[in-house]
Amino acid sequence: MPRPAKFIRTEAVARAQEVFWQRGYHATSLKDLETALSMRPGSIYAAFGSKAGLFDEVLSHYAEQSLAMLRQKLLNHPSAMQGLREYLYSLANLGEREPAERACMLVKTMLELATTEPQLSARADAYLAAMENLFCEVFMAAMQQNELEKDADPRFLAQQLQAAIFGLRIFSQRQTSPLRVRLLTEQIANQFTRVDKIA
Amino acid sequence: MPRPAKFIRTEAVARAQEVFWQRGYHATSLKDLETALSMRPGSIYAAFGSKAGLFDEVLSHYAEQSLAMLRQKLLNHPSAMQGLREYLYSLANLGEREPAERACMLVKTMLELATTEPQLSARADAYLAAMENLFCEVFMAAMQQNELEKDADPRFLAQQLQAAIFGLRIFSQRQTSPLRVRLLTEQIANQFTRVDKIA
DNA sequence: GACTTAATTGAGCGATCATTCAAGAAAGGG
DNA sequence: CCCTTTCTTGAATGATCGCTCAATTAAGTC
Repeated sequence: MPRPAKFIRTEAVARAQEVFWQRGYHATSLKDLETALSMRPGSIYAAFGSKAGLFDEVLSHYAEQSLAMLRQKLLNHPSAMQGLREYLYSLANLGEREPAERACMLVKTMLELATTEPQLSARADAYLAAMENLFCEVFMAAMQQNELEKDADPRFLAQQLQAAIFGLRIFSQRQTSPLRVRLLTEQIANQFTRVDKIA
Repeated sequence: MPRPAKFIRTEAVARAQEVFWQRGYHATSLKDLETALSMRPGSIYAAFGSKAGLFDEVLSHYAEQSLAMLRQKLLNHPSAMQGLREYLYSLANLGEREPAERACMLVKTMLELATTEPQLSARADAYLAAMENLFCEVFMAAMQQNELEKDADPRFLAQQLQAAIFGLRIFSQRQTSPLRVRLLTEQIANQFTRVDKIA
């Protein structure tokens, strides 16, 4: 067993994620990545193949992370609706995060690369579909728990919810006060988890 | 009075808008613009100063256009709420547009350039604020027309509505069927203009 | 039909882009 | 301590980036 790699892959991916999330795909140069990863071009290419390859791994890492966070808040809670509410509350202070990291990286990627890198855009889309499915599962669980009317449409609710979160996170990107973001979050939480929805 | 310009400014801006909207700012090269505008680099720089200058003019043109469309649908209608409803219905077939033009160019710009070109991003933000104001005016008009409760919060409603439209347009970017986009639009229209909101 | 004046041209600028690869460095096995 | 194997290095690649400017073209004036 000869010389092992000096860098830690997950750390490199995490640092690359920060740069790509902030600057986007096209505006991130390899020089930016060399600096952020403390790696020379040769090492980056040996490890990840190309800029697109690294981005792809970052995207997958970001999506896994997002899905895990979602799952933790949503499914580990005895009440599905309460879990959803807690997830939404975790978005309430978006207005205080770094501006460039308020919007979902999957959304930013889907938008930025729709024309120029359709494959990467489609991958982001696929991860968003996975998140929609998770929302759908939550609403189905809520129906079984009688927290939602029997005739509710979990798929449609999931899409409504996802669109609402898209909108919230885009709105949080605007230069408004964090309070406005908080109010908007509250309204969305009430809309999707209000108690009087129970049959 | 010597030689007049051969190109028509508004046409050039319209063509540049198409390219920038599709590809984004960073992925659009001057070569792309030369092709789209049928102009040589010298002419482009004489007319617009720089790539950023041209983009800025495109953004302003796009915003004026959006505001005009909004104003026409919203304010020219005797009933404010009915006008809003018609505006929302004009978004119902987003799912059938060119993928890259489903999302609002102001939103795409704000996201893509937040870090790398903060001035252009801030300009997009300012135009979005103008649109929010227009929504706010509509809700105030609706209150005066008794189409909305007296104690409604027009500013908050405007922000909710804008966020909902953000979300809808992002969702329409996903590879779902146009029908799903239509259903989502319908739901938003009902949420913001339902008759039983009348005091 | 010169003359004036501005618009257009396109070769070319230095900088930077993503990427490659031969050479050197480092760690484990013998 | 040498050998093997892999990782790391960084100079160099050709392409493309946004942009400039001297030369050319063309329209209106007299």
